[in-house]
Amino acid sequence: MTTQLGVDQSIGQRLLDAAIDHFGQKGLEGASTRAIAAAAGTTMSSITYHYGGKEGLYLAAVRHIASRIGERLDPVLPASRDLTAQDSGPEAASREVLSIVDHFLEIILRPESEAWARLIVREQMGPTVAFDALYGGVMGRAIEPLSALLVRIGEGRWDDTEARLKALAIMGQALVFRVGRATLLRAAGWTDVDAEGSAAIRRVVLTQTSAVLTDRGEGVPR
Amino acid sequence: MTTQLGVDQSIGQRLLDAAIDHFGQKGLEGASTRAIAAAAGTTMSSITYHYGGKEGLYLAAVRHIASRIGERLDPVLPASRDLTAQDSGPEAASREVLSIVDHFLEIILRPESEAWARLIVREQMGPTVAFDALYGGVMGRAIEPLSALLVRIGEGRWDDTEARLKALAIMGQALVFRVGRATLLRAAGWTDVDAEGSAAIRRVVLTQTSAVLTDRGEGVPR
DNA sequence: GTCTATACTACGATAGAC
DNA sequence: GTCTATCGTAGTATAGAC
Repeated sequence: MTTQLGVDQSIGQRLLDAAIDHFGQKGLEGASTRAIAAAAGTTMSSITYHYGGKEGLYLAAVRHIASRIGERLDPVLPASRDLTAQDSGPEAASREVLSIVDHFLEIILRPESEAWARLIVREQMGPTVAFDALYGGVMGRAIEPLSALLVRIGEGRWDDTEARLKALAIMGQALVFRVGRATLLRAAGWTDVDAEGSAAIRRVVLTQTSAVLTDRGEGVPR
Repeated sequence: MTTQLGVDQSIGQRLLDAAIDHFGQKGLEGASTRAIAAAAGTTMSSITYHYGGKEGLYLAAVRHIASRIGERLDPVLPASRDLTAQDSGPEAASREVLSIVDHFLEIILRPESEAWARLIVREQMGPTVAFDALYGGVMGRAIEPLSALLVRIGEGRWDDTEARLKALAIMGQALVFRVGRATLLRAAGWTDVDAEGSAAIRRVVLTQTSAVLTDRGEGVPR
């Protein structure tokens, strides 16, 4: 961080924005510091000054993303006290799960999420020092409360690990529409995901999530 | 391809294996031709000779992966004739969907899939010339029959696009356990996915898929 | 604080020896 | 066919001017 916390685009801030863009599109190795600096209207050496180098800038970019998503996600996540103290029934818990998934979808489907989605997925498959910030700020923040809600919904049918796996699978239903965007477009015959497309995706994911929550498990194979 | 199709590791073959490994771990830009050549026990210039350059080697690696997965997937996919001609009921179609998902999971969860999973996901988020080979060989090959089966299962409730979105969401439930591996390990508190873990994942995904298929949509929110 | 100039390393491509 | 040698480019880092 610079000592100057100017509201209007400081050089450090412009570098960060450009970094998210470039790292997201070309990855850590693919992006060039000169190109990032040029996009921010400055030169490469200011990256060294502000962030200590390419890796430092990358870490800062991931942390920035994590906190931004965290901000968006927080208002809809039940605080931890609600999960332990309050003992509302599985129906209320189900509604809460659907609300979380819905907001998660809303965040995921907006066009701006494309840049940072790439960063997150890359981090998933080859975790660097930045992964901790990402898990704590995004993935874990959603999975923990979801798992707790699922345990309540399951009413003893699912243990803690099983609930976490279920939470991940539910998130996967939503995430595939961002991570597998190229396949989505090809499979649906779309050129982009417009408002109508988003609504259709939202309908499908919420319907399937609802089905998963109300299922009593009679249809299990073998 | 070399003129010599030696069963035992030709240089072209060794280059291909090394390429899948390196490109998978560091991406197209991140991997270096010298390192790949060294791993294959040869020098950089043989890449030019055999594949015309770095891009050619990358394309060959992706195509190789696509055909290998296609081989594994093909036996369990219903041939297209079965989907149009035969008119078995939704129950048979449901069993077929579960079988496809199960085999898909089996492929996805095996440790060897880690290397090429990275390649595929990178291609998803920044499609290059190799994407066509990948969609035709892997993603499309699974989604098309799945969608057709879902249309039959839905019995008029879902149109073609909706069925494709549902197919993608179902695949997403499985894919998240490969793509989000780092989050999975962290959330479940595992150090790796052992046989027991795989079984638990398989149980969860198949149960949820089954729930989605049998759902009649009464629980839809709003 | 920010930029210019420069040092050094590694990349991919290619020409030519064997 | 495979390797060595070399070229041009682009990467990060750093010292120093302003």
